[in-house]
Amino acid sequence: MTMSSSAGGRRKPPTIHDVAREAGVSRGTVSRVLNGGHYVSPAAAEAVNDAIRRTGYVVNRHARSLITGRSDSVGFLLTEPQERFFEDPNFNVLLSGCTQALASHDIPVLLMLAGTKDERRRITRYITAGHVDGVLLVSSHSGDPVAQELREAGVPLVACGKPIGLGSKVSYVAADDRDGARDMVRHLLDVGRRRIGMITGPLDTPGGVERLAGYKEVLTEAGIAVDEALVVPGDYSKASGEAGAERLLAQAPDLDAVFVASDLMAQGVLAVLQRAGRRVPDDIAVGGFDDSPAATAVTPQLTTIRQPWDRISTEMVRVLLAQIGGEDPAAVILPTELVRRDST
Amino acid sequence: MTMSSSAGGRRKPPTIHDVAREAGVSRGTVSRVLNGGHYVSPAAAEAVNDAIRRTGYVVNRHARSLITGRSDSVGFLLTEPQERFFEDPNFNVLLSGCTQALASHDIPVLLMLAGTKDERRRITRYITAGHVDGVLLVSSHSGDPVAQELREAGVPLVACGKPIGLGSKVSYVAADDRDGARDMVRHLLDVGRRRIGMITGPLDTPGGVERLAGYKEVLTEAGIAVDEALVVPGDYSKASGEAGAERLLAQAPDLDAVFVASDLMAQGVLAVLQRAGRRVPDDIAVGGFDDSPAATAVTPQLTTIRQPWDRISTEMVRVLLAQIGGEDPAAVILPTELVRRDST
DNA sequence: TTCTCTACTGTGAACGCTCACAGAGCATGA
DNA sequence: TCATGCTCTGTGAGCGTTCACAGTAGAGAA
Repeated sequence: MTMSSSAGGRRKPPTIHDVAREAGVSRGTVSRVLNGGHYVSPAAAEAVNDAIRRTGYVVNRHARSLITGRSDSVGFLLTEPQERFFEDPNFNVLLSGCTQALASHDIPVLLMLAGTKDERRRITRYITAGHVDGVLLVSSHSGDPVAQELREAGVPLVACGKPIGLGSKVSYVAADDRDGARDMVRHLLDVGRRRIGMITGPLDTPGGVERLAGYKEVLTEAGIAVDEALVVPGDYSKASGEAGAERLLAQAPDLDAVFVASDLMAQGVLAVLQRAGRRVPDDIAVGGFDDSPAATAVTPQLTTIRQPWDRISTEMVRVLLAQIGGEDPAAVILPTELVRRDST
Repeated sequence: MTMSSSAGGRRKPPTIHDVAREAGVSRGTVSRVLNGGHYVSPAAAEAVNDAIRRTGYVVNRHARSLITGRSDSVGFLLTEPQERFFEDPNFNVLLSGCTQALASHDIPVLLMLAGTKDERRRITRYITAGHVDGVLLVSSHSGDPVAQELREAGVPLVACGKPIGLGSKVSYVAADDRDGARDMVRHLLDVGRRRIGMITGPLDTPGGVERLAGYKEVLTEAGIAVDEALVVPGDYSKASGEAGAERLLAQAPDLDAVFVASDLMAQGVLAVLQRAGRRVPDDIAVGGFDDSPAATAVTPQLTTIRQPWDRISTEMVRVLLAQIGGEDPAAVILPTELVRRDST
């Protein structure tokens, strides 16, 4: 009766029927045990669980899905260009976090990379056909046609970071960008800096805008006029960090600190500063944002604003499951935290 | 009859029955059209395709899987510690490549991260229960208990890189490590270096061993005795590259080149050399391995050995699908290529 | 006692598809 | 003429679940 290995081929797995026979009960009872165990006598439940263990039974999700109409799986949709995915370890952190959070609910994750236009169409079709119950959406520029379509089709959707152009009926989980930026700039002031530059994130995204707003607010509150020559745009990529740093050095050689809107850009900034012979933090302090793995991979290690990735992942999953369960969309804003390391 | 959007809720999708009615044929005929179109008259096929388009029909994979016993999906199994996944962009390249290759066959990918022991058990169960048709296995230290179990359960399996301890009955796709190493060391000789050190990969993996072997072979062929003080072990991680470089500099200050068994380690090496005031490539040439995104993210950009990631992905998928289709396991070795950049 | 309510159990039907089979129509060859 | 083979089509069964429903048993109330 054991389902042991050794055999080369794959044998036919036991069904709910086998379990029922083995436990001396009916299919219905087994099914009830499988689905929460309500209205089942303790004796029956035990017999069933025993039988499940003995037979090595695992539910056939296809059969279940066929009748329930749910797939009990969700999609992880990444609408970023490949290069960004290859470069930025934040995606891995998020992907890993969400996968684990879902695993604890026994829900498999389908990975969907929306690159080409064809891909997008294929993926949209796949999702709207009901092959997943919901979607975790990750993209920095999230004014996304795919997202738009999914929302219209009524597919449960949770974005990472506040999406734009999707109205208010879409869930999202985000860190408190403005507050994080404020903390960082305040910290730079605290360590005695006064000529504080900023390399922003993409300003067509709420995150980018908020981080910039926090920067300006704190400076203004401190009685320091915002010097537009000290603010240069970036797009979170390492290359844009390098470009930004070069521009900053040219426009404001007397810079004594930079707040960089992502750790990845900060990595680029550090490289440029080193080439330019500016010591960090002695000559110029550098503050990042994200606390991505990149922050500690670099010397000096980055002082940065921690986005609580683990909580972001688990919240995304929680909100998505709630929404699949019929609840209304929700927005979750999580607090950030200043992590002081060697670059300030 | 259109399936158009606008409605907030999800309506019930059309079934094969609806398509059949719409096309004036039977379910069987529609099914035949869906599955390759053999034994279908051109007229019927056209009518069916028209009806599919009109109704917006998408096959219900659960129903199909229930009867075929296939899931028409595969798992991408990563048995690496999280930190490695976060640090090494090679995983992203591979993940992305495989996902796309599978997408072109209309096969979804389930992401499986085997972290904790519990996770491993859960995943093994999931897979052996037949919820995926096959598994793409990625791990550097692949003497893996999960892999072992899957192989014994007869699950189609393709590893990236030659796995150890799994006998010969498991498929794998790998780059020609030895040959790549030979090319690099020959190149270092060609540019006039004679004191060539090496930081190896993990020596409990075939890849690590082969790259070391290639290094030794070429030196010997060139009449240069292998100096064991010039060879230090690494594990592909950036940190181990830094440690290795420091050890090398201490043991052999007269070093004029290093062959580093991964780009990620090389990144660490470059940092150490820079701190030590050694100019690259003037004082010391650095050769990497992988041609990962890390290679060009660094200054000077790395001369490295390109692993053909795109071909590796597509071959892994091809071999897996073949094996799912009943063919025997196969080993594929792909050629590498020297990519000369600024570090040599 | 009898009736009601609750806790529990078993039984068909159905989910949407594929597969095996039977059979129709037509051409070919004996 | 009939048999044989081919292409094409429709039909019923069944994949492994869940769900609605019917039904049983026992406790408590009337």
